[in-house]
Parts: sequence; structure tokens; C-alpha cells
Amino acid sequence: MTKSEVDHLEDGYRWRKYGQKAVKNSPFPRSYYRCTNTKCTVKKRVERSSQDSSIVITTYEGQHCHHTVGFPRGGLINHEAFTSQLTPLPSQFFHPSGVQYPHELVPMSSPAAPESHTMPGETGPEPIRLPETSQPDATQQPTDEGLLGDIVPPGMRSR
DNA sequence: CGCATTTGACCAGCGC
DNA sequence: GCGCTGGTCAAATGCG
Repeated sequence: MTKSEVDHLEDGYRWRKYGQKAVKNSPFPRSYYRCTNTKCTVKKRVERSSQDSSIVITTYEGQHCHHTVGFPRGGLINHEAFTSQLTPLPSQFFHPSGVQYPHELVPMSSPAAPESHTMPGETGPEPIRLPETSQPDATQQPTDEGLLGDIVPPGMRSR
């Protein structure tokens, strides 16, 4: 979950919107995104909290098989450093400790449901959790709550 | 010209 | 069996 005013969260990947539907739980439509990388079948659902319109709930499905591309498609990983560490995505979806706003904001299922992030059959029996070494925390600043904290998914921060 | 977004239609699964 | 909801596809359109 991320607190942001915009839907298109720049999390380092390139997303292509392929659908949008209005859901009953929320008066706001839910958007469906897919990673533009052909080798990457990661999907993402973005819906807005019905309680607080400034909060978007991003649900990732799958894991990226490429590094966070700072460049658009076409120029795949050129740095050997990237190819040496495929599947860098921590994939710690909606980590309870990653939430940075008050509670009781989630109307649906309990917000503290750490079990729901374990994709059954998607990632296999082994939980995919990379150490924070994959992300050089050079951008991690104590003041990232203001701007960076809004666009950086909890998985990339893990704290 | 190429790519991303938009939007309606279509399909599958589930509940009643 | 029918209706509803959620998810995906594909054509059209706009923008860079």
C-alpha cells in the first residue's frame, strides 16, 4: 500500500495499462497494469482506498525478471552487474511494517494479513525474499516520507 | 511513426 | 440456470 495522489507510481518499472474496472468495494475504478518488459509477466492492480482517496493500494502479482529499468524498453540491461542478479525483487507485498499511515484505513480484509502476500503456486514453496543488498540504499533518506516515501513501494524499502 | 492509454466487449468463476 | 463481479483483450485515439 502506498500513500500517493497519483496512480502511476514510478517504482522503477515500466507499466502498461491494459484495463480498468469499477469495483464495488470502492467508488474508484481499479486499474490493471502489466510490465512492458516482454520477458516480465508481472501484473499490478492499482485501486484507490475508499476511505482515503489519497491512498492507493497496489497489488503486485508475480516477480520481475529484470532489474529496475531506469531506461525505457528497447535498451535491456546493459550492465553486467544487473544480469548477474536476476530476480532482485524482494516482493514483500504490503508489508505490515511498511505501512506508513494510521490504521483502520482498510475497509476490506484485515490490514494485518501477512499471509495474503504468499502467492500460492506463483512463487513456489520457497518464499522469495531478497536481502536489502539488492537495493543500494543511497536514496534512503530519513525524509523520504514526504516525497520519496510515496512512490517507493514498501518492498524496496523494507522498513 | 511508435508506444501508451482509453474504453467497451467478452469470458470465466462464483453465488443465489 | 441466471445474474453479478472480476479480469483480460483488442481496436481506436492521443501524445511524444
